[in-house]
Amino acid sequence: MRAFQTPPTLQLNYPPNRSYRTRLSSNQTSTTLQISSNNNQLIQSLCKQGNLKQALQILSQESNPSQHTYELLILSCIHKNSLPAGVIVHRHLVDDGFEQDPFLATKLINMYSEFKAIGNARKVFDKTRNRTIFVWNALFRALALAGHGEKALYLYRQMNRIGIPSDRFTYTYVLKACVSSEFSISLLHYGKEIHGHILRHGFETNVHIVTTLVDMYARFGCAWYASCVFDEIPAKNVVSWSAMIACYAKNGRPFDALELFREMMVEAHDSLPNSVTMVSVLQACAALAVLGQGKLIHCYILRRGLDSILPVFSALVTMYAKCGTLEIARRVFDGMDKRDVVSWNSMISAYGIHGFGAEAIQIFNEMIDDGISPNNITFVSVLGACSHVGLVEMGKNLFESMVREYKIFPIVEHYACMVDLLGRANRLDEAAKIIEEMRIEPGPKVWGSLLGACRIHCNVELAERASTRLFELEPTNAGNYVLLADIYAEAEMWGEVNRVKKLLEARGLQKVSGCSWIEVKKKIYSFLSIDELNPQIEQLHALLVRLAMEMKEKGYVPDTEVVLYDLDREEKEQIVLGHSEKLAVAFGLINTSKGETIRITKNLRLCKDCHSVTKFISKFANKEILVRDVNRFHHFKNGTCSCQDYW
DNA sequence: ATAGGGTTAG
Repeated sequence: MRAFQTPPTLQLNYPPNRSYRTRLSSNQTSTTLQISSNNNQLIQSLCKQGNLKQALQILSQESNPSQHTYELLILSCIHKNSLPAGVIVHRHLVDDGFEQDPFLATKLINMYSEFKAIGNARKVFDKTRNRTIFVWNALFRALALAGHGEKALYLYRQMNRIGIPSDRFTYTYVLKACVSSEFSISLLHYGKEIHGHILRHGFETNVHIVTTLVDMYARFGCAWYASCVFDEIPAKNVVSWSAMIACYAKNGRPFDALELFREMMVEAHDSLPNSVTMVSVLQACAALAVLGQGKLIHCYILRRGLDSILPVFSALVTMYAKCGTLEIARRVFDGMDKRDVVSWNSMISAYGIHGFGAEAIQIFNEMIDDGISPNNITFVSVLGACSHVGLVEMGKNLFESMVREYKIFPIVEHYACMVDLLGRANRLDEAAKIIEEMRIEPGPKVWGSLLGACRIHCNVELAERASTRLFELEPTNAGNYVLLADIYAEAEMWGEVNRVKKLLEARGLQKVSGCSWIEVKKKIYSFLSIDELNPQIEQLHALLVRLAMEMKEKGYVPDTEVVLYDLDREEKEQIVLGHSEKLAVAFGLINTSKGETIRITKNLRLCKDCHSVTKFISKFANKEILVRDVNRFHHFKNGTCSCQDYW
């Protein structure tokens, strides 16, 4: 009769009510225990086999599941992705008196977090009186994952006030909470405060925590803070390196990303780059459009056998597309034996930026036929593709199909695409109407698209409306002021031009100057508009002046409307001829071999004059010239451009 | 006694 000698601790696992009831119903305690332990084992093994349904059946019969059994049941619900099953298990667990068990509370919070049922997770937390640090951490994690960063931080403060000490996991979760606010308020301030806590409690040597810290600063765009933290990490591992490289790649510093990658290869002997590292490195190559570098990185990826990893594959497609080699991008895409929604999205936007709208839509349809459900990025890509070639009706149909067929509700980005699509096609009234009828707050991207379209079609009135909103929403974005000034300049409203320029100055902002670059023999040469430091500048100027003269004979009239100064024609022509892109083209003419395509990348939108000059040169010099501007590619060949002057 | 964490493509 060993059953009678059950130790008291074990008794705790059998909640008093339930076991009392079972004991009353059967006079033989030993058999009851026997049955319940069998049921425990049965439920446990059913869970392990993945037979949740039957496990739930046994659960609803007379049984006394143990804590461990409940744990397996919860894990099984997560595995089966079944919230209803989870609720059933939760109810049984409460009936069995486990409601105050902090271990199971942690598991339940994790489960509800997995199901995005954050309200339920919160209820579990509120009901649990004995909150171990695990319970707190589970809720921090759940809130951070659900985008309720501010709630997590509020609770974190409460926890501090009560005097419960954080552990190493707490810090990682609350740091994540700082960057997971669904509102657009910045929680950077709290992040810095937590950084302080970490230092004060001596956690600055924990590589997990400080890597999260690097990532937090990265997501706030504070690359400098991130690098300060990164430099102090005593034992950096792959993840720390990757986080810092990703930081540069994502914050407009692709050059630093590549440089840090090089440093990692040289210095970090014990941490080899992994697929995650390589994705960021590929992004950096894509941002710089350095095909030669990109190919070298591709070789390294092949050597390391990282090429079968889906994210790497998709990043390769994007890299080749953004480096101007759509054919290679397509070849990589065709070589994939498995594709997910991101791979398809990569290929769709690859066609889009190269101005192949019909092909982008075809890939979209193939994706649907392949049984992959599109997501909101898919629609950003495919609508963008429509926009680049003026497929207005197609774009409108796709936009309407989003909700109707795919249950994807448009977000700001989609509205921005639509405004762009209609605006470019000179249907500005329709574009404005879209904004009026939006069910969410328009935001800077949407107004920015409208302003951009006003720039193309020189609509002063609408531009003033859009820019008024933009100056409120993002007062420090110099680009908006410049666009408005451009529009006034084109309308020859010089007084207004000066007013906007003064506004820009008064706010201490500066126009982003145009910059173009070209990769020749694995080196990058970059050009600014006024570039006296360039050793070849005189040669380039001479070449451009000669070309301009010849072009004028064939009917070229310089288009000087981008010049924001009220100068005489000749001076304006002089300025336009010095645009960075023309310098890069001239450099390309001198420094590339005969049949080689000139590939140029530019940080801004191509100006009209550069566009027509490049068209001319492509014919005159019998050269293919590929120019990537901020939005898309222009493929100049034999006097025409692939954008068909629609950009 | 026990549980959990950081970097990832468009």
